[in-house]
Amino acid sequence: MARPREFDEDEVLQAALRVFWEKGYESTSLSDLLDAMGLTKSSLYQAFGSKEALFWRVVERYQRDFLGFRHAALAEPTPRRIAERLLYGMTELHGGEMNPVGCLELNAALACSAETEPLRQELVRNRELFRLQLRDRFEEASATVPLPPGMTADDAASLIFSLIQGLAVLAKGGFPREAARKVVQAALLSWPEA
Amino acid sequence: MARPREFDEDEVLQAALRVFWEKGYESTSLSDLLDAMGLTKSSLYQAFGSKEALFWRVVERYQRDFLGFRHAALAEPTPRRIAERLLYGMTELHGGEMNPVGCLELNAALACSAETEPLRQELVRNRELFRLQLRDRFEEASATVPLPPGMTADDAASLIFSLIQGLAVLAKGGFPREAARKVVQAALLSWPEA
DNA sequence: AAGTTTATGGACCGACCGGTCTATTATCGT
DNA sequence: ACGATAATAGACCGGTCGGTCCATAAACTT
Repeated sequence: MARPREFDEDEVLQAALRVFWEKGYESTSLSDLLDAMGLTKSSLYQAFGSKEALFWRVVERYQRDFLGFRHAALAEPTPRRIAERLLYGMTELHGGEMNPVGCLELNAALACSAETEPLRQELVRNRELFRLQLRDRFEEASATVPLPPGMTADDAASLIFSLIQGLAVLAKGGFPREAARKVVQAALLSWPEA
Repeated sequence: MARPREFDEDEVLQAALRVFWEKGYESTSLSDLLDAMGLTKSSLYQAFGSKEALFWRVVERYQRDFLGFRHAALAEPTPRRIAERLLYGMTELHGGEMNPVGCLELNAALACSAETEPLRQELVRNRELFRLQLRDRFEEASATVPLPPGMTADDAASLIFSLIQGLAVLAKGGFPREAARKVVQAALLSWPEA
């Protein structure tokens, strides 16, 4: 052991998270990060290795700190309540006064340059994984209260998923939270209540 | 009049459109455009003024050539048919074998760097304008066949709108067209038929 | 054919990109 | 007190960005 860090890893990661959330991956430059984190280039590279490695650390945190509610949502007993909790959770996430607008993963996943392709694909893969989880839960939960008539679990999962992404896009465009809530409510009108 | 253009403006615009569609605004570099359009920098700047000016010309074309179906959709007589035609039109647009995936305007509107803010806001404004048109048409058309019970025209417009954006995001991630069609079908299950 | 006007090729610009490298500084164990 | 070790500051790298400029080339008018 020798000279200790002059910064708190948690703090600087949180700062980096905000920047990536606001600006996406590509549009966030090293100096953006350096300013926000209060580090020099050397320290950043010493501690995190590269911009991309830092980004994945940030994604990890994002999922833990901001997407955690998804697990709670999946644990709900009926399809409607699962969907409700997911969608309302998203509206809270997007419009939060303390948070940047939109969704960090979406922001990054839609940036489309050649060199970030692998990164994009990884994020898409994550998303698809969650969609499959959702489908399976709908399948199970539809034993208690059915899905809207005519809708398979797969359809339902894709639909909810599509709405989640759509709401993130609208949020990024300044769509007010209250309006987003009404969208959720409208979307679930035909979903049987417990 | 003097020396005439050596290129066809329509052709090069179409080439530029494809590039912007694939890569978004920011991620498209001058040399990407130059390669695709077969022009030199001088010709491009002489003819179009700047990258941003060129982009707006491209957006214009995009709306004319690829978003034209929206007007036909709005002319449908019932809410359900309006929504159907809009949503199915989008799935065709996104998955078209000849077209890049996703939506040109969405790709550009989600890029989030400081210097392209004004551009983003303009695209968001366009989107909101269309949402309002849709709302008004739902209002009118609900006199013939009602909206799903409990849904206002504004709710319905926002919901459809949200789905449109969501489908574009999924398409960009490689979501298959057939699956997208099923999402549309599921979304409209509770919408009264003519 | 001369002169005017426009389009083209390509060198050039400063700014910024992500990333590396070296020299220095600070703190540990001994 | 004195290495050993790790973190810092900051110069430096080649490459790319969007954009400008000037000299040349080509087609119009007269």
